[in-house]
Amino acid sequence: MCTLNTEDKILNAAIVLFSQKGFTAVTTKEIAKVAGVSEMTLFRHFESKQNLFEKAFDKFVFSPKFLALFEGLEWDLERDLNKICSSYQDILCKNQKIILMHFKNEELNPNFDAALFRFPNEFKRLLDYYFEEMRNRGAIRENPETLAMSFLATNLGLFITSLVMNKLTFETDIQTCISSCVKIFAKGITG
Amino acid sequence: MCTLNTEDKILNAAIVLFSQKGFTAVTTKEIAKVAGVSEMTLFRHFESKQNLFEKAFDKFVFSPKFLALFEGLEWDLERDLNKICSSYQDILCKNQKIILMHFKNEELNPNFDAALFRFPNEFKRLLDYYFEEMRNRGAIRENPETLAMSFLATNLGLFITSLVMNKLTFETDIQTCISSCVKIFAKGITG
DNA sequence: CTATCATGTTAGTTCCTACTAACATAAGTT
DNA sequence: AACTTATGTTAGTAGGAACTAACATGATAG
Repeated sequence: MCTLNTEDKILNAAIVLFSQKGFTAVTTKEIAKVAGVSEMTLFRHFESKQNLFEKAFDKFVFSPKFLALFEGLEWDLERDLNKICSSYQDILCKNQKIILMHFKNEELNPNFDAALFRFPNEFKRLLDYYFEEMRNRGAIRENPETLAMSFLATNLGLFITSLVMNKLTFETDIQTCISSCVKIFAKGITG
Repeated sequence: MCTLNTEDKILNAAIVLFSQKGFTAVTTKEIAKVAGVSEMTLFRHFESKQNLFEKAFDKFVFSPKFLALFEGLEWDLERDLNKICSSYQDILCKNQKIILMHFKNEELNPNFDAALFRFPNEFKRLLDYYFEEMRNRGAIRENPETLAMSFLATNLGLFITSLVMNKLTFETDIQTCISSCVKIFAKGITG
């Protein structure tokens, strides 16, 4: 049933555990156990815990094509923002583990910061462009950069909310929340 | 210059380090050094690292009076939401360290979950009430609970944004972003 | 002055963790 | 059959971290 090769099994186990507990709190023995291999095999393949961490990071770090998010737009605020937001949520969600892993190991690997913060930065710049264009078209009047940042913040909020959803006693599901937020946002900036 | 008593010095150092690195990654020696005391003194006062962690949590956990946020409302959407949002941001900001500390030690202390998740839950319930009342007054039409959740998500997003602000290459400051978000939200749900 | 108290210092114990060496095994290849 | 390759097992080392015991010191209170 499990046809993964050894390295993948280890990398998968590593990313799961690192994202749950952070680098220091996870032991190589634990990773090996979850991966279903012996600890020795882990070291044979990855030499050190640090190296395993980096390999796991490299393997799972996302390289989304942000530009693709901004193709096929209809220049209808709510529709466009809905599409953009859903795609961004999807990217964040797919990379949940690596984001959490990074967050729990902050000062451990400052060199990874750049890799991860490239994305909100890039996303923001494309949003800038979108809102700028929308203002040129007369759909909105506010400062495009402020709008871009507000929309980014909203997106991060939705992501965090979906992460902690199970800890909260809410009835509304996240999808409803996402469309609600986008709808409100689109309506709120129109005119 | 530093008139803090020993226990406070240690607790302060502990919360800072735990929030930066998480429980496991911090050593008692490190805490003692930052506190400016000997490691022995730390153990004399707190007996164990675990106990120190719990004492730090207890000392710094916030007990905001959420009801106070909802007093003196003017039943003007933008004004009220601005006030509510600012206060909530303030609470989150003041308790940044303990939130981060908790986040980085997730499965280490599930018993603390309840303590921390009480707040978004409570905040959400009061928002429910506010939007319900606003609907009764005819100011809004949407489902109050969905609105409450959307507004909570927006608030969390603003908080996260302010946390990672220094890692992002944005020009807009967080205050502008907050008022922009609230303004958009208020306008977006009116009618 | 003396007793007390909080703190520092030093040395040490115990345990855990990253990591290694050496040998065993089992499957596949030639 | 002999060899290779990937893995497991067992035992072990080295270092670090939590935590302790015993003694030293310096300030304060009576």
